[in-house]
Amino acid sequence: MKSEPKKHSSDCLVAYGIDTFGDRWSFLVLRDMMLYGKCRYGDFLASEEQIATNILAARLKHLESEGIISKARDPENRRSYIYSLTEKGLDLAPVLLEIIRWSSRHLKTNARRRRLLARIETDRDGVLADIRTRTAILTPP
Amino acid sequence: MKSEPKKHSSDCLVAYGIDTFGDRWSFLVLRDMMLYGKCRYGDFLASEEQIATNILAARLKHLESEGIISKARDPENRRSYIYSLTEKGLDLAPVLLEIIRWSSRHLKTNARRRRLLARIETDRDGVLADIRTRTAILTPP
DNA sequence: AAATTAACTTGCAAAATACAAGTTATAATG
DNA sequence: CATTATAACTTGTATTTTGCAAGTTAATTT
Repeated sequence: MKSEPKKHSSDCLVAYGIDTFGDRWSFLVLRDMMLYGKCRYGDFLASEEQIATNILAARLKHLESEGIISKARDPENRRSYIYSLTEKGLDLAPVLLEIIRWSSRHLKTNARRRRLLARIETDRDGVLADIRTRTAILTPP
Repeated sequence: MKSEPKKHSSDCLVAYGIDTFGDRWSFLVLRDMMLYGKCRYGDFLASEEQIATNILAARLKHLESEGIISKARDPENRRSYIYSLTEKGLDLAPVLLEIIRWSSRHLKTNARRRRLLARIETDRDGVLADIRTRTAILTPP
């Protein structure tokens, strides 16, 4: 079920991005898809940030209406759906990586974070390729 | 007046970024500073997205408490203040540029947008340098 | 001295979010 | 094959956040 894309508040490229993918919960869903390879409603619900089910449903609908994700029946389980990133959604990977680089530099480090940052710095193209092929880059926490 | 940084909701680098600078209004203020060289309360209020004055005050306080911007009296006009990006805030420039690149690819183009994108693609380091030296990259719309 | 400007604060209505419970369609189990 | 369980939601309502209008304070300008 794909609703109308919302009208945007200004003519600015930055505002367009923010209106499209930039709210907290939308972006955490995208993180789940890109970093952890998640693709199911229940997987998103299970993330540590504890999104409410009605909000998750609304965000998935919004992202779909903006053409960032798409929804398809799971051929192996007809009560499940598989969400995946469209080209437009995959193109957001560089934004995600820059956010991770920024946070890495400004948040106290730990081994897991150091490994992720090291991989982004030394093998950025490999990371981007993994996102495109839906290969999980991290195991969920 | 610098309040306490808020506690963050999860251990994730992406969530840290989003909690720190990722809400709609905060990021638009950062855009105003980085792209247009704005530095005054009244300039932020005048942006085309029409932020409410109480929300702007709250966001500036938040960004300051997170160490992304700093506030100083204007030596030339004692009823005014000058907000500026800290190192931590300047480090967000790559995130901004990736958002602009993404939007450029997915929003119908116009001359102004083409020029901005072209500059980012051919002179990224120059753009980043301009942001660090508080040189406006665009004139406000 | 009076009017104006810059940067806010306050009060309240409207909208968005969070929480709990309920619904529907499929699939697995005894 | 009837019952229970699972996956993906929807609905109702309390709480929180946002948006709008008006007011305050301190420093200029006229």
